[in-house]
Amino acid sequence: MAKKADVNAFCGVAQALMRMGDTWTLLIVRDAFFGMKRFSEFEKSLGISKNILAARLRKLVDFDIFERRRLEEPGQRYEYTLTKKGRDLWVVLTAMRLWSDKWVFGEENAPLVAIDTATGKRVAKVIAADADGNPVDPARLRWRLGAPRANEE
Amino acid sequence: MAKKADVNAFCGVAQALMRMGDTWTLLIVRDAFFGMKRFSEFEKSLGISKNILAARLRKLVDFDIFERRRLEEPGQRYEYTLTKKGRDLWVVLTAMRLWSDKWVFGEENAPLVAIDTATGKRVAKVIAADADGNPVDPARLRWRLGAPRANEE
DNA sequence: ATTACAGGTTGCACTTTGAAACCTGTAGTT
DNA sequence: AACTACAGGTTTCAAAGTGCAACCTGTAAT
Repeated sequence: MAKKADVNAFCGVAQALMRMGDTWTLLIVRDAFFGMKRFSEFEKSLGISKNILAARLRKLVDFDIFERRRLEEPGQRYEYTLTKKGRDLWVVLTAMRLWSDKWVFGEENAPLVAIDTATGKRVAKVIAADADGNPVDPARLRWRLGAPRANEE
Repeated sequence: MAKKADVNAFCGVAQALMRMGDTWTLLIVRDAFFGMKRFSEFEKSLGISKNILAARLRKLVDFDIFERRRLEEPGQRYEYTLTKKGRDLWVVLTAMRLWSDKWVFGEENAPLVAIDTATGKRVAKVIAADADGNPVDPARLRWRLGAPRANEE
């Protein structure tokens, strides 16, 4: 029987889930994208227990997804902000949100819409692309183990 | 304090996480994308307990992400295959995988590469796009509550 | 009748989660 | 100086979830 650690060691999906595969972590990240920074903001928004929130934030900081910064305020106050690594989770959240829009709410009933301020169009889908930005059809893929090669760039 | 159910009710991310926000569910879906169909295949691949696997598969079938079909074989054998709804999770998994390639393994050390058989190029990124397929820059978004409107399509 | 196998269920120890109470540092108020 | 308020936690403990091992079931081959 394969050990869990082995399975995870070389799978990016598993690695991502080790960092955010629970009920709360990605919701905290989501709230950070909406501008929340403070322990009490996350606590209030999510209705999460303080001990759980503290543990999750600690892990997110350990994983360098959040940054913890002391504030120049009375008492010991901190703010938690997304790092570049954390902000790069935006597309994961968006993919999940659009999946739910389609399959849970139905497109007509999406509760939240992101709109491109430049064009006025909504974010409607998330697509896989090659390095040049050309869309790739998931139906015509093959898989290869190991690192990317130059001629595939 | 906001109740958890309230928070979840109108957030696509939360809805997605309710369906797959645990250690195992998305790994089962991942294995299905690699062609696994049988209880014993998932069990062996993941090193997951039978009771947990059975519970997760039941939930996935309830959510219409997997389909359970009896096979014409000795004993009671079944296969679990992804529905359209389940196959639509491909982009979520890909977004997670590429995030890990970049931030956990490093681009040079990605353990698995997906290659477009038509062009020979690898899947290098996942991008948000409007309905016409034009990429949207996450830095220039605004948010609106409620359903999409026609002029945003 | 016995064995083999897929696909489970059940029982029980162990771990994680969650609600509530409590603690700590700083500042403003009495 | 004592008291209060507030953010950001930690501690405690009961309840829920996880995971291993043992057992069960239907079918077919030996």
